[in-house]
Amino acid sequence: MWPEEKIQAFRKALLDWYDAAGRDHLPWRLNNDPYRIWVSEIMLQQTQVITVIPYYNRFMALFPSIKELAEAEEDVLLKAWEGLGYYSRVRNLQKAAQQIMADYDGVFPNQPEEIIKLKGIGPYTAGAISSMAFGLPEPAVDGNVMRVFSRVFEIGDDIAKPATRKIFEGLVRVLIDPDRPGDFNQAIMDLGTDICAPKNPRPEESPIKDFNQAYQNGTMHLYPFKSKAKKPVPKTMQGIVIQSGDHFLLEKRPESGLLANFWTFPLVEENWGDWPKIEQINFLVAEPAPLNEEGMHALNTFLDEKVKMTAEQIQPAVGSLTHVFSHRKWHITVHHVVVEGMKEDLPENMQWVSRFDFPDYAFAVPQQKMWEIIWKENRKFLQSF
DNA sequence: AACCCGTGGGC
DNA sequence: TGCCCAAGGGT
Repeated sequence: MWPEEKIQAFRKALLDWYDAAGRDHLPWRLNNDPYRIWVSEIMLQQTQVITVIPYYNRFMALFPSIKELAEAEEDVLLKAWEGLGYYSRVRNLQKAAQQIMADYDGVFPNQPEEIIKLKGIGPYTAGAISSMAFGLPEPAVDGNVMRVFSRVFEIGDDIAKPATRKIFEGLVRVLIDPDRPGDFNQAIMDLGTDICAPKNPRPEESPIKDFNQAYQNGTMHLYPFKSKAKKPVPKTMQGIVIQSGDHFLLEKRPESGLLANFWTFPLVEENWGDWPKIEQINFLVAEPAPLNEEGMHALNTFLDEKVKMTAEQIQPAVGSLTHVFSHRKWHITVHHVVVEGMKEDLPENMQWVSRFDFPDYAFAVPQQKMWEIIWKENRKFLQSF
């Protein structure tokens, strides 16, 4: 490790640059309120600043305090998070708020060992809150920090491995400025988003270029090392949009797993008839196609079993869409089915919902895409109701 | 440790 | 277009 003088020079170079060029306008940097910082850190997990800002402002207006967050309805929470992704974040956020109400009398705990006990707060977020809200010299090691210091110290460990984070935590514990730990952590992250970017970094502009071993040695292209992620697994599905007047049949997804608790137009995961098999999807895009006899039979069985109705009108395969998650890739062929009346003996997780009430329901992006297809293809038809 | 969990932007 | 990336955490 560097001698003490060099460490102090590093801190000064970094923080002088941060004071001059850091992003002091971000809404969560308004003050040091742990609640405001906490919510921002959860939203910022694997999500870019520019995406978070509008969600953050709306969320803080809806839930201005820990107490109001703890008492919110889950549907309202999901609606506030709609489109942000990684929805377990907001469920855990509320669980933690309830923990704080029950265990800490509604006051955010100020010790790292307590903070990390809260649901949804791991090593990074605990360090971020500890340093930024409470001025404690705790490391907050995210992707930016690993990228910056892998270059500064020419560290070739795979940053995709969980164990690698500990190496960088050890470094930051030594380097962090004890007088300004929150600013130190944020300065490294601000540096990592622009100058020390993943692609096309500009190390010659860096305030710490003299400390950057990889830059000095011409090895910038080697750092950080990151093993490749697996490709998303493709899956074909049939999306069934069932309409009765201005009402549509919605299904609530299970309470765990992908898009848990979201409302969706029913999705049938099995292939019908000669629809492309899953293993073929790597090579062809699922084109919308009319239902063959077998497919039509499967659709009527679905209607009979789930909705206990028969179709008055079927517009099969009005469109198709692809949606890529971090680990899965959905190919959905969308069908439009019009029925007469609304039978009420539905399964527990199904409801008829007026399209005018859709704004009250949380829809993940695949469902928004399904609705766009129906809306565009049937605009005139829908507006006649 | 490896897998699960979303979405949008950049190139 | 496909791939990488983003202020990660839970299990």
